[in-house]
Amino acid sequence: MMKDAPQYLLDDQIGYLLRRVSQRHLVIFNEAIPEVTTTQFAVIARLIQLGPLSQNLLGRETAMDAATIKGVVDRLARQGFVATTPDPDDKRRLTVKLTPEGAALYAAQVATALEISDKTLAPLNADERSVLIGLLAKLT
Amino acid sequence: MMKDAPQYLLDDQIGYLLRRVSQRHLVIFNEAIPEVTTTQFAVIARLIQLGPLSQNLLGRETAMDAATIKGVVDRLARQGFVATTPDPDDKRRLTVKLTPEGAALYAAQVATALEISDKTLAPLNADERSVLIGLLAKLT
DNA sequence: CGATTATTGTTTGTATGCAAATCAGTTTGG
DNA sequence: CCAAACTGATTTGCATACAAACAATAATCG
Repeated sequence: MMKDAPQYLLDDQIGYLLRRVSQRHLVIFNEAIPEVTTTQFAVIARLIQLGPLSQNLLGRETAMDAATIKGVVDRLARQGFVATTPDPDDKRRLTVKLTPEGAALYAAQVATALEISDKTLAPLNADERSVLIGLLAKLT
Repeated sequence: MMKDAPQYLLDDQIGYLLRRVSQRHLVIFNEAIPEVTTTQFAVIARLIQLGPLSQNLLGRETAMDAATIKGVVDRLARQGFVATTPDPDDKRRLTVKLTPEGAALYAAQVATALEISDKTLAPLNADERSVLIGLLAKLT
């Protein structure tokens, strides 16, 4: 007996849904905070939270590989939001820290960042939002 | 009276969670189906579902803008999975269709694609999976 | 009909994101 | 101690992803 052809509905696949929801979130973010990107803001938020970090560690703390975090840090440095200094204790390391401008951007935009998350989740009620965040956290 | 500083926990933000879950999904996909990427497979799946489409329409049906779908179609064509032909009825249009090789790839890998979705959702039970898919669908 | 508008496809520029290779510097185990 | 293993940073190459500008064609409407 033949097996039935497996049902593959693109619109129900987790990967496709993740891509589409991410796209919508990026649009909302870019409209609200055009100065930096989502990944750049994530880096700034981590530096606020953890203080200066080596570039590689900063990448691990923001889920970016070494090549990606380098590009993000370079662009943030070019905009003046972070500065890098060589680590005297370990000559391989590059310490990344926020500049006053970077800290000011965070202070000015953190409330907006929360509104962005809120707007992204707008189609859901409070219970649904908690459930979604909890389920996504289990998948990381 | 001052407002409290707003709580911004990067790890609880929908955008950051979406990025991290997407990353994990991409790793699972690339290990299971190295021949094509997630977006390339989405294009193939849509062409199986809908038949030949103009390049722009194909982009809309797979949530890619005109510049992105062009690159994806070019790479799929280079690998021999799709072919493009000018539309005689509308000289602006480029019709994209699957080649036999593209259809064969889909047939050979569609079961694997379902296993990829399954593996991505592995930390969740059946009820949680349905809930997550339903909530994400509301956010697209 | 003909000017305006809209659509399709292309190109360029910028920004992730990962793999792989390389180099410099650090740590570790025999 | 010192060779081997590891870590940090960089570079290159490839693949999305979007914005903006453009050319060619099609559709619409006065």
